[in-house]
Amino acid sequence: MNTKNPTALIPHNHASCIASALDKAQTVCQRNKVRLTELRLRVLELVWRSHKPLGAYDILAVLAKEDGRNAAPPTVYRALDFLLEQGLIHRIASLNAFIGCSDPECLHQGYFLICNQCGITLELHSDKVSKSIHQVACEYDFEISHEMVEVVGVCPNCQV
Amino acid sequence: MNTKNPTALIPHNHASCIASALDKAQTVCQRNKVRLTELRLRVLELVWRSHKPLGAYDILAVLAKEDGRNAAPPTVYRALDFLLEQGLIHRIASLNAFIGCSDPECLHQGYFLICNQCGITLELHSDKVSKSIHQVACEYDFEISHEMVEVVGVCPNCQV
DNA sequence: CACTAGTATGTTATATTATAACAATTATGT
DNA sequence: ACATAATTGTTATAATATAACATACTAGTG
Ligand SMILES: [Zn+2]
Ligand SMILES: [Zn+2]
Ligand SMILES: [Zn+2]
Ligand SMILES: [Zn+2]
Repeated sequence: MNTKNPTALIPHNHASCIASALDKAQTVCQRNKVRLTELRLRVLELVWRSHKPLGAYDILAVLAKEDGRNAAPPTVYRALDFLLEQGLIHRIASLNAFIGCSDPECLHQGYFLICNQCGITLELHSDKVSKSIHQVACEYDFEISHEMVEVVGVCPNCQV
Repeated sequence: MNTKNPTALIPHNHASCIASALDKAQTVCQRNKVRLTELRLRVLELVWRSHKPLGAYDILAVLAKEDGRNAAPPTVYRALDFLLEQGLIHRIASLNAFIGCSDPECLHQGYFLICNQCGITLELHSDKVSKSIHQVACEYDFEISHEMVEVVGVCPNCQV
């Protein structure tokens, strides 16, 4: 069992995760000629606070508490929509929550491993999963536009 | 491209889909020693009305309109929870909706192909998808408890 | 049968997630 | 400065889901 040790699962300098994510976001937005405003950057930063998916209303609460910014839901959802469009975050449908994309510079589908104990969520880029899904879709003559793969379980850190 | 033609995608006697589903449900509930009450059976029937996922509040509306049963949300959600537990339906997380399970007699994960034009949703049982997911989870030493695979696209009927 | 414990449903209220519609503000190019 | 488009603010509401407690039904026991 060739265990991989993704950053999210081991102690690490998370400040550099955040810094790197914000940096990549600047690059992506410049390339896409869209504006990464202060609000959008801040929301992205909040999403990146941990390797766990974060809900829109959690973001709203932090904005209120830490920024004194009494934003209404549309403010946050619009920022999230923007970040989703630019591929900077992914939405985890089964949790109604959002997580930073680990590789926003190339657009992709995210496959996720979600720990139901600690909440830490890994984003995978598995050719095998992708190929098997496309192959079966092809058998049914189905034209894929979007794939959602969310695998819930227990991460190595949380196993007894 | 060896196109499969699942029942849901071709004209068919849907009444027999429903009858068969309700019949299997009886079997499953007897085996599991749980009670398939009138309400639960009715909700299952409504979920099976089409091969498209159905929302809880849609069910509520039909119960009100056709059965004169002014049920409140908990009534429907409890029935749905029961049906989920018995493996008689699946929840489609990306749509907040429910669909009848095509093979409830053996417990399983459902993988879904969802047409974003007509809404028709196919349940797959693909060993390849399953194996690729389990393999990648194993690489990360992740213990899977539940997999969600929801593939959105255009079904053959809806392709131009 | 009467009693009881467990299961199921009814009912009211509320929590959580998300969007519509329109107003005000800010950035951008000329 | 001006016109335009993009962004954010604001208010209201839609859509999905659950908590908490009351009532009714079921199945077994004595
Ligand atoms: Zn980190
Ligand atoms: Zn990603
Ligand atoms: Zn049918
Ligand atoms: Zn199924």
